[in-house]
This record gives sequence, C-alpha cells and structure tokens, in this order.
Amino acid sequence: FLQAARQSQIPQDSYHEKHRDHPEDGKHQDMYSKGHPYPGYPGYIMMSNMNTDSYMNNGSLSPPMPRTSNKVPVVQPSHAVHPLTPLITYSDEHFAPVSHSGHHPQDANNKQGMPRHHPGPDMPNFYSLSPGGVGQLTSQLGWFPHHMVPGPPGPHATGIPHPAIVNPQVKQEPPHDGDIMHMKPQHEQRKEQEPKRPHIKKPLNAFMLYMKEMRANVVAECTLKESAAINQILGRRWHALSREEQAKYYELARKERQLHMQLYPGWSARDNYGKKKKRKREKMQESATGKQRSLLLSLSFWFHREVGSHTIFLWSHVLQ
DNA sequence: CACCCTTTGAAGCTC
DNA sequence: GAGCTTCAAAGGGTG
Repeated sequence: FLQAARQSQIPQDSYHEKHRDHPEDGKHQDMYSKGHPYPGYPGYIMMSNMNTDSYMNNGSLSPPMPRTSNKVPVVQPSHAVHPLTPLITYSDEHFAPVSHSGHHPQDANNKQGMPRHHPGPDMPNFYSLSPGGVGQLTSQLGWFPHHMVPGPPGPHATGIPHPAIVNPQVKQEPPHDGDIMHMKPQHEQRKEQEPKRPHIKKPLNAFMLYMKEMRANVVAECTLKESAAINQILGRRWHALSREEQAKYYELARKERQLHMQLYPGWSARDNYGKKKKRKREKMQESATGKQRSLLLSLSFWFHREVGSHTIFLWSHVLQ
C-alpha cells in the first residue's frame, strides 16, 4: 500500500511520458529545456580506447563488456564537481555537457545554443583521448593517487581525498578510566590495532552515471524531491534512451571500472559486501521468519481443526 | 541518525 | 550457471 501511495505521488504527466511509448518520436525534449544542470563543471578528459570498442561499432550495448578489455580510466564522482566528472574530467570539446546526455537535440541546440555531437554510429570518436590522455588526467586530479602504489589509498599529497574513499566513521568511545587495553577482549584489541581501511566505494554503473547527470534536470522539472520518485522517472527515461545514448553511459561506466581498478588494484566489491542495509537484511530475515511463523500459525490452526482426522498424516509431513 | 525507498547494473554469494 | 543479494547515488521520509 505504501508503495502504491508513493508511486501515486509521481506525476506521471509532469514528464513527457510519451517518450516511453514513442522513444523515437521527439523524445528527450525535456532534457535540455532547462539547460545543463551543472553549469561550469569542469571539462572532460577523453578516453584512450574508445576507438577500439567493438561493441560500440556493432551497435550492441556495452553491459557484457569483458573485464579483460583495455583498462582505461574511470570516472569517479567528486562530490564537489559535476557528477560525471568524478574521477576524471572530460574534455568539453568531445564530451560536452550537452552531448553527454544525448537527449533532446532540439532543445540543446535551440535553447542552449551549444554544439551537440550526437553519438550515433561515430561514437567511438566521441571518446577519443585528448592529448595527454591519462597522464593529463592524473595531473588534473589532485587526489589522483599513485595508482601503482600498493596499500590503502588515502588522501593525496595535496590533501585532497579521493572521492571514492569514505573514511569510516569510527565511533570513538569516550576514554575510560584506567588501561582500556587490559579491559577489552583480545579480538577487540586486534580490531583496534588493525589499520582502519578507508571505505572505497563501488564504481558507478551506467545507470548511476545517467542518474547523476540527469537528476538535476528531473528535479528542476517537477516539484518532486523524493529521490525514490525521481529515480522511478529516471528509470523510465533510461529505458526510453536509444541504444547509442545508453551505450555512451555504458562506456563511461566501463571506464569508471577500469580506472577504479587502476586506482585500487586490490579492491573488490567483496570489500563492501554486506556492510550496509543491516536493518533491511534483518528486516527481511525477520519478515521471512515472520512468514514462517504465520504459516506455522495457520497450520497450527488447521491442525487444531483437523486433529484427530486422517489429515494429521499430512500435517506430520508438513512439520518435517 | 541509520535506514528505507526507488531505479539499473555490476559483482558477490549460494546452491 | 542460475538465481538471489548487495551496493553504488540521492534525498525526503520514517522509526
């Protein structure tokens, strides 16, 4: 019921929902009606291996990109800059704010007057590396760590932390009287002695990159502020995108992963696995056990009705 | 204040 | 390998 209520809050007609039904019919007009949501965000740095992406050439979408493909810098979000300039910045020339969404060319050209490079079949060029490539990239990123240096990544010499790194909010117990080390169990001592590894976030996938880029547009176009509702809209818009438009984000996401791998060679999604949503997991568990309990109650009720009859035989099987 | 909600996709986990 | 779970972002809502 709550979900239905929440969903009902979504102004279905506040957006050009027709785009969903007619994705090729003047869609994305809303995307640029308000201009780019991130004015003045840094330019882009081009990726080096875009021209070699076969999937881009054959028109297929990128999700199934093999992880063994060329490793290229990733885009990792910076909380202070443009959403799509997280780890790397791109050259405006090739991946301008207008073009990176690939939507609403009319609005982009007419209202913003910005040149728009439609990805289309020549998308590979879209991501061609600007002079300097990754080297330039590293020079532009003050936080860019020595990605060949092993060990936990931390703040760069500049003092600017990597945006993907979140220092764990360690709740510090107020100091107790006496020697704490003697008061705590051995495993806790060991825990404290272990270096606190910074939390390295997962690289963003294609849809997440799309969301970061388009969220401001959607928020600006409607009165909604609830992210759940915004995300529903973004999900529908994502499906309304053409393959080429989506491919752009898949490619960005692929480069995100590649740069992430370079930045954090030892990192694995396993590192963050099971460290969030504790309440939800517990809730789900509880829900599951609750269902079992209610099932048991039902069966119990049924048992009391049927006990003494021949059905008790079946009940005994249920209990097993 | 931690988590929920909601979306998609990548990756981990379980069987 | 299939199917399920978790986490990435976001921010108002919830308990």
